[in-house]
Amino acid sequence: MLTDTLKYRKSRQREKILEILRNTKCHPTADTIYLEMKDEFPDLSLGNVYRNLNILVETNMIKRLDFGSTFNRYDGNCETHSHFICEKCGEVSDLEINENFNPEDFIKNSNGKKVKNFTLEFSGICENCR
Amino acid sequence: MLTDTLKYRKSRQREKILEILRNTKCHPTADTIYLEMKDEFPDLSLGNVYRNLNILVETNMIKRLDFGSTFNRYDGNCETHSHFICEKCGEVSDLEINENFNPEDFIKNSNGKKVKNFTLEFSGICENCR
DNA sequence: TTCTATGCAAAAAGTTTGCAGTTAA
DNA sequence: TTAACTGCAAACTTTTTGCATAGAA
Repeated sequence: MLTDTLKYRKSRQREKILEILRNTKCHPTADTIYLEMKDEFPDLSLGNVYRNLNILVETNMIKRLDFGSTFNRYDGNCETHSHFICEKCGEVSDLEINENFNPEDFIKNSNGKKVKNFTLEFSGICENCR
Repeated sequence: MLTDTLKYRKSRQREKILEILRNTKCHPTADTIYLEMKDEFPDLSLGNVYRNLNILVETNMIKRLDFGSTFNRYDGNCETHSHFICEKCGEVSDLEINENFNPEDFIKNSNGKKVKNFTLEFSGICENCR
């Protein structure tokens, strides 16, 4: 857990952020997380949410996603999975893909690049917007 | 070409942006494009580069890419291909994938979502940083 | 002539950072 | 006791926008 890392101490705020991200399937923005925490932490600052999100990304507890140009979203599920973004409402959801799927098999020529990770993202119209 | 669209008139600046994006394999940021155009258009403003990039994205002449959290990059190649981002130097390059590759085949359950597009991105260490 | 394109500058939106006080270990 | 964590506010970066003028059709 967080306490495994030497550099960082425990913080109630950071644990709450992780809990929120672990317990939701949608992929909230920093601001959404901030608003969700305000009840429990009335003095919380948005800057601190960003600071902790960066620490969680750095320690591989969460992933930063990049959808569209507007703002970042965060994901508490670090296992390989894909995302689907609705072109109408902008909602981001998970999409399960087969475990045996390895996109590296489809690379024509890696030209000496060492591939370590991949992300696969889909877009279209979600079930609510059809 | 651009003149096909009804709404927009021809603009030397916009054509230059398109030319730059068509003639490079790296995926420049708005600011990089702006700097590259400064010689030919000394009065050019960065705001106008952004305006034209948005028009080009809207008319499907180029694609907006989203790597990392810092800023957007643009791509003049609208055919299906993948990108590779180096975790060390941050450079973004193209990666060819097989034509018959269709990631939709690997979706477990689309839950009523209508998938229209996908993007596949790889990361790792590039040939120069190994 | 009409309406889009432009440069400029200001504003907006998202994110980071410096500081002084607080808190975990 | 030490160094990380915090709120606050200011700063920073990227992108958008309002306005008056220039330019394409």
